[in-house]
Amino acid sequence: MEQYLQESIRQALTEIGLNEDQIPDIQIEKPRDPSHGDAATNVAMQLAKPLRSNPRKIAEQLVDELDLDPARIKSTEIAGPGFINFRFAEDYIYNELAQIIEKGDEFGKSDGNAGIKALVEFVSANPTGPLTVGHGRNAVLGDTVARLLEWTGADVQREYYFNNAGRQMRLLGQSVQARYLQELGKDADFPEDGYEGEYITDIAKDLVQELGDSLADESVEKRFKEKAETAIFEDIQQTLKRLNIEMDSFFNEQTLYDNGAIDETIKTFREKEMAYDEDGAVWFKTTKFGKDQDTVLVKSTGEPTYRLPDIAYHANKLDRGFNLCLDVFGADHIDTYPDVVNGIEVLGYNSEKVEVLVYQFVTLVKDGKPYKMSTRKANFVTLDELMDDVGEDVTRFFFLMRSPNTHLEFDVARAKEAGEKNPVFYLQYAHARIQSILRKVSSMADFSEQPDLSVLTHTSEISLIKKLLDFPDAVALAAAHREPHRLITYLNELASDFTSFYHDCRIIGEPENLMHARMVLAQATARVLANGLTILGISAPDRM
RNA sequence: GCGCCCGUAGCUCAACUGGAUAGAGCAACUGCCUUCUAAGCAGUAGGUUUCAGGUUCAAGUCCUGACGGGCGUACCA
Repeated sequence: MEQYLQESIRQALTEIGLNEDQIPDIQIEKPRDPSHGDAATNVAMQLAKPLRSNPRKIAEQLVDELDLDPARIKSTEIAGPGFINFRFAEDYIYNELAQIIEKGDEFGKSDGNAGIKALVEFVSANPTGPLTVGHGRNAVLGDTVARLLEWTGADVQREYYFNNAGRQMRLLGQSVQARYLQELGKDADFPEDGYEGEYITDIAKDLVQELGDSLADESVEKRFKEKAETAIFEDIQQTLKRLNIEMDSFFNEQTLYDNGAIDETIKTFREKEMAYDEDGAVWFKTTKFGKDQDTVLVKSTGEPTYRLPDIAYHANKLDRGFNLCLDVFGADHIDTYPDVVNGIEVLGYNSEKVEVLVYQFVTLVKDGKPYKMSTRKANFVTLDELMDDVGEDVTRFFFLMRSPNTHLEFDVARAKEAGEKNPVFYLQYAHARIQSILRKVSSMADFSEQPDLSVLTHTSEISLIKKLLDFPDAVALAAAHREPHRLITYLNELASDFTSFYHDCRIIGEPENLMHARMVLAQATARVLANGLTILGISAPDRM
């Protein structure tokens, strides 16, 4: 429809005598106020200045020349400062409604991102502890954006990047070792800055159970580290599964050392004179890109900082043929992004394919006060604990309902008591209600014939149908912005429109033709709710 | 100090690429269950969109500055 209007307007403008260069990008928008019609354009106002004319006058000329199919557009009017408002023809609306049933679980899909081969990298937490509420936003956001991309035609791979080497992991191994020795009743110093969580003790206990004291003389923490990594990764995978997230691949940073990518990167940097040695370290000339300081790539100890593998990793992604590499980052990692972009440019890649989705921090509120979480200090709330309390659906919904760009305030107490009042239930309830009606109505008559939808004339019915037809646009918009909360806003409006219909119009007990038409409308609504919830990774129950 | 993000109703937040009268939920108040699920509906009240300028047909949205908050600014990840 949007495309149809754009083309028609373009043609009309040509008739008026404008040439290609003078015609602006024709914007079609849905007016906020329904009395302004179903679609509107501001093109006349945009043209007012270059044509040195009154926008309303331009609009009049344009409308005169406009040749629209009455089967699609019922009326065209000029309003306000020069908006042109269009109203859809009823036949068009009924036809589109029938299409929803026909398309079923495909309805809402579009192809705006067709041809895009996307790698969405998210979670990417190192295996030092269970996933916490802080990781939850990353995980759910990444997975849902991946789903949105899929619904708009992209080919998507979900990847988890991790590093099982380095200081953090060494510390983890030492922590387990200390707990292990303590379990055996031996004297062992717990490392300074070690991981204090109870899960460390659990892992140590497992080791005692399995191997007794055979590791007591083990001088290196390697065994302990490996055991911890395996156990923690199992736990993380389990949590992700519960969250309805399935990774396609796990990428170990170590790969980049083993295949020579790290050395290759440094070599190229040196050749391009973007890296130099000083104080025993290797530096990246980030000042060339406007940063205050150059950045260390390899420490004087010979150990690379995380930026070097980050750059090599992104080059690796692009080598694998992805034309969209979407990274989901918390706000604290935002500074690494420019280095990665600049780094891969140095390596000769097109950095436009790399995109970062930054989300603001989750502020955990406990007892009315902000609560600082730290994996190391073990004062965190795990995702599993959260899901135990409020359920998987609520957990996903909670992380998605706000714009990634704003701080998410997470009041633990409130989330726990969220129960019945939680907004996710509003959507699920609407779906369950419809299913209940459909169960009852299905046996009441023979609905095998095509219904006459034109009996749906009540304002509640018309608004609901129009809202249903917006679904593909809502999905596409959320995908384009990488903002799932836009879809939630839409689904809330849809559920609200359905409930109005539910209260204004009965289905059971009406004459058969009307009952049939309304049944189809209810079916279509359930379909769209279910499809929307599927994108969010949330269940659409038939009963509540 | 410098960089990024944010500031909208009592609270938590929406508002498309700058569009027409800034919207929801929670909390408050008033009604509504002998009819398809009241986890619901209808209504009332609540706003100088932090402040001051600027850009233009049009600014919550863009620009400049101030104030307030978050994050970063490591040879930590």
